Amino acid sequence: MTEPAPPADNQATGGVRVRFAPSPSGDLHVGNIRTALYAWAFARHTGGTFVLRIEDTDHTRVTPEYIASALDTLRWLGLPWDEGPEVGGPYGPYLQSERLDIYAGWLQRLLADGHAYYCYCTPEELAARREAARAGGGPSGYDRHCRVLTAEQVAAYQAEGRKPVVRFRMPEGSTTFTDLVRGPVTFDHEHVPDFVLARADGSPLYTLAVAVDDILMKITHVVRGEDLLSSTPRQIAVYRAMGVPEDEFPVFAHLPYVLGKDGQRLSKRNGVVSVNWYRQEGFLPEAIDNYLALLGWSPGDNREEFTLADLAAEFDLARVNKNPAQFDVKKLEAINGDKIRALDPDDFVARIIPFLQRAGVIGDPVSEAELALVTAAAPLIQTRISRLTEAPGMLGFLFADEERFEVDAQEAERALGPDALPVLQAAEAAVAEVQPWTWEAIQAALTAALVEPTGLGLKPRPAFAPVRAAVTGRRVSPPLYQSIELLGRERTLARLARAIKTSG
RNA sequence: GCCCCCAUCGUCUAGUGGCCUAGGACACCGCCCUUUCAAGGCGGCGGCACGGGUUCGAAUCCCGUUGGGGGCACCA
Repeated sequence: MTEPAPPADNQATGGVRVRFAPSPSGDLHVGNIRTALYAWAFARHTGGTFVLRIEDTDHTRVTPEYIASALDTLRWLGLPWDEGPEVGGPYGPYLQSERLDIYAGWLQRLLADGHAYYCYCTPEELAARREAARAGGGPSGYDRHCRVLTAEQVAAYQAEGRKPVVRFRMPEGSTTFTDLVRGPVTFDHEHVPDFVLARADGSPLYTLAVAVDDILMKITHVVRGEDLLSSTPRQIAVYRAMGVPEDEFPVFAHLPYVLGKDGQRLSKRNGVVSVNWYRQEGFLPEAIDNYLALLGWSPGDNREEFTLADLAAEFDLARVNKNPAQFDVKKLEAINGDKIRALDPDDFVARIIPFLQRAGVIGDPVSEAELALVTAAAPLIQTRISRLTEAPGMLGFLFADEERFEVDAQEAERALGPDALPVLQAAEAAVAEVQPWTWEAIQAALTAALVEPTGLGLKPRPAFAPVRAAVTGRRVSPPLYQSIELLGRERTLARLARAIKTSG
């Protein structure tokens, strides 16, 4: 006989709403991104909504450039948001700096209801008393000095010109909540201080804004870093003070830390934190997504290859590991190599072009001839590189004109000494004659001239090392015969002739 | 100092009381393939932090110890 009410919004229909709420005070780092990835995957998996909110209440640290960079990074990684900056949504605005009037309203209400109060203590006084409390062995949070002030005391502080902050009046008792990755967690309020909600200038702090926004934006799941675990009872206390029914509280999932190489928190010293750095260094977004997905989560079997679509299908917060994980660039690189090899040939070409341009190997825009050569040469290196930044080094010799072409000095010494002279001369003769100009024919001609007993009768290694050095300028190169085919007879002969001159 | 969280190979992990002689991946080592380097194939090295319980039986449950991490801001 129950008449279902028309759904008012997602939450009323039981829809999941997960938010990623970075405070971009720099480039997004790998820890942030993993949080974003898990939040995104959880939203997709549950058919919910992925909300992006920018926590920029501290305008001294969060700049517009960093915000723009964060949005760009998220999109590059393939993690688009359903609601948030630039795309809008029913609960905007999604930049906290544009929601100041909302926080001011709630601040007044909390003050009026007695859930918050003005505190006139100066930072110096606070620090001194905190020291004393800590030395005495007690909790070192705020000592509630201003909880109860007489009108005279207030007048006296104001006469001194003190500007008060607003503190939350933390109730007695304790808070227990069930964390989706950790299970039940309890905090005694004795260890939850009367935290500051707003600065002396009236601007809101995270503690206020995060609670207000998660409620107003009807967030059902808060996925965030472990560093915020102990601030959870504060958020819950604010929900209660706001008069929010318990069943409308979001549930929390605190992700363990991503640590650096030395097991310490990731920092510039023990690893590279910025995702943009990995982007510059030739890592594929799909590799970063795949690697980060595995850093703290697994599907429960031995599979390690994941696309974002796989993740959306299978990701489950309950399977997230509780213990912190060390970031391992080596494994990222291995996955990156796998992803590079898995690319369609055309896609691979498209991905290496910007790196070739940046290195000056090809022009910007790319000429038709360059594009044709890149397209022909790309398959030769697709299994040979694990970062896109390696492409210029591998292919550069094909594009260098004969004046600019140089043989690596070390390699010249190693492979182009006097011993190389007969080899190079034999190779030159073979290349000059070979017909047709295909790599198979080139292989046959060079083998006949250098390796077979009718030729120089060398072992393959000593036979081809000087030729490779002369033609590609390097010790490590794409396959030699194909390289020669792509280079063309004329340029190959020019390089051999040049090597003959210098090795004499 | 007080509070909270965590603990399987070097690293990421599987494991939810018997399927564990602890499985996979990266890294490392060896072999095969081979014109270099990769890729690929095969093999190897290597771990339940420690001590007590509970149980017929513990990597798995409980307690303690040790170790690591976090919080105790007018940062988030």
